[in-house]
Amino acid sequence: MKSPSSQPRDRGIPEATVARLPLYLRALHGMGERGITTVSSEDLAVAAGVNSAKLRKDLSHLGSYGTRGVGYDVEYLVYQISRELGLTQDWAVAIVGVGNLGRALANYGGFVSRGFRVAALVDADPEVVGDTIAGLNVEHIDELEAVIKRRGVSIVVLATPAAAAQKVCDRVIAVGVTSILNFAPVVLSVPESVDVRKVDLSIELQILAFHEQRKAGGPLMAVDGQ
Amino acid sequence: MKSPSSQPRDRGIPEATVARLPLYLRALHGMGERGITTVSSEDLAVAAGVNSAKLRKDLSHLGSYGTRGVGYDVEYLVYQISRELGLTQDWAVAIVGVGNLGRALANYGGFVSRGFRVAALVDADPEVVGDTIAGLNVEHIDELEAVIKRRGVSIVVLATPAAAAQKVCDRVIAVGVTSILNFAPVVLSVPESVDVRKVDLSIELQILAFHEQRKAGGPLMAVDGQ
DNA sequence: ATCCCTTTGTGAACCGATGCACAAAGTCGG
DNA sequence: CCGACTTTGTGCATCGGTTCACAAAGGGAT
Ligand SMILES: NC(=O)c1ccc[n+]([C@@H]2O[C@H](COP(=O)([O-])OP(=O)(O)OC[C@H]3O[C@@H](n4cnc5c(N)ncnc54)[C@H](O)[C@@H]3O)[C@@H](O)[C@H]2O)c1
Ligand SMILES: NC(=O)c1ccc[n+]([C@@H]2O[C@H](COP(=O)([O-])OP(=O)(O)OC[C@H]3O[C@@H](n4cnc5c(N)ncnc54)[C@H](O)[C@@H]3O)[C@@H](O)[C@H]2O)c1
Repeated sequence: MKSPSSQPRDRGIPEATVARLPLYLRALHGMGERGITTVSSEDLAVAAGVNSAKLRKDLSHLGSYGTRGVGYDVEYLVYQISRELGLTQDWAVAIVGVGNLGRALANYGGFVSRGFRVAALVDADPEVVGDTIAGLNVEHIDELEAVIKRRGVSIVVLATPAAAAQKVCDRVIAVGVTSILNFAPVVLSVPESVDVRKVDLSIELQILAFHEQRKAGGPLMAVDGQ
Repeated sequence: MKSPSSQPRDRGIPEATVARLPLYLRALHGMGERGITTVSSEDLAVAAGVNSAKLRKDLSHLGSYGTRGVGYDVEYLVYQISRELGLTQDWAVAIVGVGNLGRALANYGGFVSRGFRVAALVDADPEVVGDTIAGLNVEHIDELEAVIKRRGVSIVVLATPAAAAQKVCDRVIAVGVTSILNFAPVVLSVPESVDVRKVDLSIELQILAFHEQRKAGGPLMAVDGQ
């Protein structure tokens, strides 16, 4: 049953909007630090690099938090967006695969700043297991399930080689994890109920190369006949 | 007779398609290595994690390279996609900011595997400048313009702190770079003609948190009135 | 050569997202 | 208290992208 009248805000926020909320949040934090207390949709849109109509429509999905003729209260909007994104609680993140990338992630401060806490590091290599990285002990992959339960991990970051990713993925899902951030260049197969987001550097570069080639070749490029 | 005019393929490939081509390419490489010579849209779609109608429409933008009743020739399709993406030439990439992340990227093998070559590392920290990382000498940021020209860099990866990103960005654009991959959590301001792609880990986590919260709270969650 | 079977390539309906443009809502100065 | 001004919130047209569904193309068997 829907309860259209009783809820102040729409429960179905478009995916595209969700993806932009963190952007607004970042811009708002910057403004808050610079002492700005109120901001118009136009100014915030510029700071976030989007169109102001889009920004207003995005915010309207959360509720009606602006004041016409004035704009939005920075602090209040930060709170509303944070709450909507679930950043008022903190999330325990496990990083599986503590190689080049996993280490960089573990040492990254920007994580913690927004309600995310690296709660566990897990690796298969006996050389690495037992090391302390970013103040955390690296645990053995055999302990994966135990560690996830013990630390209350709800988001898993996969930074293992591609070949190991699916297996690790299956295991964490089996113990109830439903949110995965995957850096390995493989298509993970997961149940409908699990969210996977992927970051693939190589794909980003290939997209850049495509456009770069267009620019370089441009209208004058001799397109080889075959 | 395939190409009656000299332009066999459509020059306007949808952005969404471009973003998926690398995915197909990866799946095709895997198949090639496993000795598969021919693949149907259905099988390739499964391997790439997309819908087969979408895959066929995507490929149709490059030309008509399939055989009805049979499928696509793996090797030939790899070649066509590679060419379309501009991967038949190799691209010199510079990494600016050789900290946690920059180092991980520099040491990453997956770069080279697809026509990308890390041609330069640049940093501002005197501690780091002069070090050899992944076989490359780290150069000083003062040399940025000279290095980019000398090495023929056409793609720049930004892995500096957020505060330094815009300045570096302006400088590389000034010497003709038009493709940038940005890891710093800032909105870069660039001319129309420059392509910027961003990778923001923190945003990915926030999106996961949003959905995680929904799942956890689910239909039973007591939505607090405020 | 003909028929049957498989699979492509694509027209058309559909869907979500974008951006314009403006009425409604609120502020602020007088 | 009023009227001018600012800025929000949204209806609506539009657009790019997805999906369905099928005619046309080609291969292989007989
Ligand atoms: N480094 C980068 O810049 C980069 C960029 C894009 C993608 N990636 C991808 O990220 C992943 C990690 O890259 P990397 O450069 O850190 O590689 P890496 O080899 O340095 O690290 C991989 C780590 O995973 C561990 N591991 C292997 N099998 C495991 C298992 N079954 N369970 C747990 N841990 C296991 C290894 O011991 C190692 O420590 C790879 O899939 C890579 O393709 C890396
Ligand atoms: N490490 C991660 O996992 C991670 C994840 C997401 C985003 N990021 C972002 O990536 C960027 C780099 O992160 P990091 O963890 O490697 O930081 P880091 O501090 O380890 O490295 C930054 C490097 O940039 C160099 N630098 C500073 N100013 C410079 C300048 N003007 N020109 C050239 N080099 C300069 C520093 O000397 C340092 O070596 C940051 O913006 C960070 O927010 C990092």
